[in-house]
Amino acid sequence: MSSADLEIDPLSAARLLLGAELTGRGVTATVVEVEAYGGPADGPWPDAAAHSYRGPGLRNSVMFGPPGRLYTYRSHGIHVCANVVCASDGVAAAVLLRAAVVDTGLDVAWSRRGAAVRESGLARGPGNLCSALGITMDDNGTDLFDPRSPVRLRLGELRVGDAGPRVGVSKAADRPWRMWLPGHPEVSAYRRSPRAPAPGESD
DNA sequence: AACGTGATCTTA
DNA sequence: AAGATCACGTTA
Repeated sequence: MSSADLEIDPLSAARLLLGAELTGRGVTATVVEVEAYGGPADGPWPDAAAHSYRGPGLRNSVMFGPPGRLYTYRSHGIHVCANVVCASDGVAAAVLLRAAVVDTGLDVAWSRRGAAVRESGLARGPGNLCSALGITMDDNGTDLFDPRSPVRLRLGELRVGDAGPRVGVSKAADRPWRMWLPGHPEVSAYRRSPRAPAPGESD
């Protein structure tokens, strides 16, 4: 398994990432919740909710690059969130990592997240996931399959999880591009964006 | 339902 | 230059 296995569409990549093992600075975790994101209107997967929708810019350029890289962005001024870039070089698509089960390095994860959080909450939510694994904006663009990289990914079997709408997006709010492995308390509850149009009125 | 928080983007 | 937006998380 290598970055070539991610040269696929974002929905397939999302399924491939369910159950994958993510390692970040002393913590390894199993990915249990992801969201697929596409690209501009004239690309293969038009997606108004994607950062890449309006073409490459300073923030999102990694999304347009080769697969197997990490795309990080800062959200709401506070949190760092992480995506795995998929599709061919030059085509924008990525999968947001929303939740994971911490397998090893629990003490490290707890020291980063604070002793008060429950074990199932260590990497619950995209911001918390990055916090638990020590992922920062400096990791933007890093090669997840380079053994020297501080953040690495090991792909497993293709898993088909449950699917539903993405959390918190105001565009394409009904599109069922969030996927998760059922039965894990790490998976976030669904929250529709208050700015999204009523269900059924969005593409 | 509200809000803290700041980078990024759109609009002018 | 100004204003809106936001792939969040916590508290209520």
